[in-house]
Amino acid sequence: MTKPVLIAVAWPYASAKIHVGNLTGSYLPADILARYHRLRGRDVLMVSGSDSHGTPVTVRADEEGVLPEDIYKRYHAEFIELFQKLGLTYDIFTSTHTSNHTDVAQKLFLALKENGYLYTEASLQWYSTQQERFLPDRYVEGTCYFCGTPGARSDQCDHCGHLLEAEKLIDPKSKIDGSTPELRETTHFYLDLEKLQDEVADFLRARQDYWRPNVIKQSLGQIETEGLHGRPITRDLSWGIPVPVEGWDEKCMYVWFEAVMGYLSAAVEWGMLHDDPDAWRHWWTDPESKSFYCIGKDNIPFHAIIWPAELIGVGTSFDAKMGAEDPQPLVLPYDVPANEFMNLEGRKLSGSKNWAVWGLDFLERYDPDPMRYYLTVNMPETKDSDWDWEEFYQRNNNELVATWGNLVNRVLSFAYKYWEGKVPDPGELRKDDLALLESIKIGFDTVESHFESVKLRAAVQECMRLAGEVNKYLDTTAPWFEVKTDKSEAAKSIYTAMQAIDWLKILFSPILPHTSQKLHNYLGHEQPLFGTLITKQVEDDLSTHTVMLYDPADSLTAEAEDLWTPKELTPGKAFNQPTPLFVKLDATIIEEERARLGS
RNA sequence: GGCGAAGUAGCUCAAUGGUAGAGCAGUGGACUCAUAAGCCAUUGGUUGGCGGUUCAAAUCCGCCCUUCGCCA
Repeated sequence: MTKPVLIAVAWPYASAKIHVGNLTGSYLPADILARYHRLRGRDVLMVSGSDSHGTPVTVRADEEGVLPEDIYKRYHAEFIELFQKLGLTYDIFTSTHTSNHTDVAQKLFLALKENGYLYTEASLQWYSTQQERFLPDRYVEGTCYFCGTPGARSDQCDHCGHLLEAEKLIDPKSKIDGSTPELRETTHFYLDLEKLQDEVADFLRARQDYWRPNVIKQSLGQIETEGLHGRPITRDLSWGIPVPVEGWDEKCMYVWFEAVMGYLSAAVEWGMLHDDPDAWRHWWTDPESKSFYCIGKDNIPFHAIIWPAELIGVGTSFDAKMGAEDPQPLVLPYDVPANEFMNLEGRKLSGSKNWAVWGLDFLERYDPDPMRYYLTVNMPETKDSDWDWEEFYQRNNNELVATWGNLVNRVLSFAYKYWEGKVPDPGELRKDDLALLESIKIGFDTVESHFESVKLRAAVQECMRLAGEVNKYLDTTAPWFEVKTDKSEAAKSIYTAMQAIDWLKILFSPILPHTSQKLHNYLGHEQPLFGTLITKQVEDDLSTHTVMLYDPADSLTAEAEDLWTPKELTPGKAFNQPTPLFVKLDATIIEEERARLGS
């Protein structure tokens, strides 16, 4: 049995399109990690789905006069289209609006309740007498009691940035019909974080040596300086997971409390869809299982404090409710490599102002790998980064095209021309040949350590540096000169370069899977590196939902073999005439793309 | 307001107390297999500011400025 690796990816809110900031923040790094671990022959399960509940979805539904379910399904379908085109290998991308997720979330809720980590408390909330319902904070606007600006939401004033106490808002009005709401008392469940705080702190201390500073300081640091306080986990809403307690059927679980449970429920659903209902335990109860949570920095407290607290509080009770004879506790996060944010042309991304590069729109005009490359080399791992169209253009042309793509093209086309489409037989390799191959072999170890510690930017830079080494090597040996004087010498140079390229293909493949596959085919390998993404309609008691699944099919990574190893290229092996891996861009795209922004 | 992260060459980033480096851009050169790509050489820095600790500070400490996130 190989090692289980769970890649848990942030759940996109099904109420807005996905832009490059979302992609580089969590979805892309997750896929790169997943593909790397697949190459290592590990049992990878990459899970996520659409966060279909919560007020952003209902707000949009109310605006458009449609059902929340319609909103979620529209965006859910778009997400899947984007992920297929960009090649994000989710083993399952599902939704929180399923019977399965409802069941898992309710079991977790009840487990926490039975274990004594939930309590109830009354508070005041805005109530609409017109609509006979409580209004979420985002539904109420009024005048800010700090700066006097009208149009402030009841939880926050966008003008002065203060968070507001709802009951102090001046002249509150419902956003739905303009009526004046009144304050009414309501009772909610709270997660007792004070009771869980010591165990959460122990969990964090065990990981503080390798977690990113922002993540550990914001979680462990907060516990040590301020401590944790109970947080409400239910709301007066009808769109969500019903609270599984008698007399509470009017209320739902708070979306931040429930959505993180999707990492578990999606694994359960994956097992059911693969006729192996116990499969989830491989990733969730095996102490050897390593779980990586790929999220943006806005989500750090939920993943580094609250979700671990939920998992600790649940103990063995969830596994027991799932029918285990010898129930086990659930596996806590191994790493939470949260990314910072990406800006655009020096300004904050803003969907409503169209200050964004949208994923699907980008792929109308460009290939997926240039986007994956630019977002990786510019990934906001330690601080906010910036998408700049000129830099995208430069890096595409100078690095992807000139350094890597051109290397492949110059070597393969030369080899094809002089050795009739067969890998040349080098005989005994020279000192320089062996030295180059040795440096790429070392590259396997270096890039491995970067991937293992989730330093993706360092990984891609090292790959590109190694491609540069091969270019230097070619300039030294000059096979175009050797071939005129002694073809057997040229055969050594070209074989060595082809061997290096075949290895670099593997190193690049988690980041540039489409072009690595293309190169893989050029080099005459039949079996694909990775599997494919398929969709499936699933019907349950709640409704019908689309899931996207990763199908390893007959790919190399389907076999539990470690492919992260320099495998010998067979002399005499047939290969194909290459075409350029990457498209060289014209400088006019810079201004064209900038002109699209902000309208 | 509290907490956290970040601020280093024109741009993107390295450098965890020991001579501030790399890539790109710029400049000069030789080559031609290749998408005029690749290779060699080279210009460029008061490490956001002020103060402190130290034989030695980008790095440790204090205060301040700017940007982003979380929380009240």
